[in-house]
Amino acid sequence: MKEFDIFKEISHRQNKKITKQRSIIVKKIFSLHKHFTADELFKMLKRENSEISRATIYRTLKVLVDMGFVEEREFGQGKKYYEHVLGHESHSHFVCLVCGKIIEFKSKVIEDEIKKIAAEKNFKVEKISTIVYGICDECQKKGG
Amino acid sequence: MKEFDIFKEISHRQNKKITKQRSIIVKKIFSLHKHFTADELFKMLKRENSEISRATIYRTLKVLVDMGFVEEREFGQGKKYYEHVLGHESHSHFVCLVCGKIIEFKSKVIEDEIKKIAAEKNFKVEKISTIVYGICDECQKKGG
DNA sequence: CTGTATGCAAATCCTTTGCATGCCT
DNA sequence: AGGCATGCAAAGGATTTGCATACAG
Repeated sequence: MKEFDIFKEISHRQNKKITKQRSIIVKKIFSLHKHFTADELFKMLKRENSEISRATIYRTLKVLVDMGFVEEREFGQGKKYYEHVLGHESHSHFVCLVCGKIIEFKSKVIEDEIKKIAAEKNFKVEKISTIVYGICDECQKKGG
Repeated sequence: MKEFDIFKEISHRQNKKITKQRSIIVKKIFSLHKHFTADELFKMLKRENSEISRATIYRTLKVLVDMGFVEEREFGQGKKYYEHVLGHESHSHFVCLVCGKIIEFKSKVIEDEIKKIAAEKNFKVEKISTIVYGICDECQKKGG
């Protein structure tokens, strides 16, 4: 598993230990292709009989964000969502206010425009977060 | 005060009451031209000898968001920021990761691009939030 | 009057932390 | 062995809520 090797590599370089819990968490995260919260991850692992304490989940998530494996986002509900980054291009999100669905999209036009404006202000861009709130196709049809 | 009249107007239409506390909060909010949290608002009012309970601050802020007077945003610190909307054009934000400064900018290019993509997916846009995290000019210079 | 709004304190949700113990390297 | 990692439970911050009381319309 290539992704896990990268994780080991970086762990060594930052002398972080590769524990049983971290391995389980990292593998799980790389297998997920949607956003999740710390608590959702906790429950998923519990269901699979890998109960890892919430404290460890939170601490590991933080470590993984620092390592650059995982990105943290907020969609306005007062909790943090995570998603793994390896092999994922940077992208933006539509968030449906009715059903909560999150739809990804990407746009070079937006990225370039932001970089242009940032350059004018001499702001060094680290991360761009574009979230569009609204109502998805399905919910519009359902909702009448 | 024109803004306050609009507030009264809408309050009546939605049969919400115009209490002493709400009046103080609304006037304060319209006088602010930066983002603030519920707790910051609570403390500002307290300093001005208008101590209003946190519960009321939170409840009123929610009412004002529903009324469309105030927008709620999260910048990734697990708390909500508010800003009044009247007379403010929709805009995006640069957030400095070092000093926490928030710089506003606006771009029709971004707005149009998002509307275009949303239309393709038949997503009904309610609100766009573009946040660019990075390091501001000043902090780059200070930071060496 | 009648229904909202307020204040208080308690409760909730999400996340972090102190501390003793466990386990990679 | 030595230090980072874990688990637990308690603490923390932000926000919400139940309930009795106060007040606007």
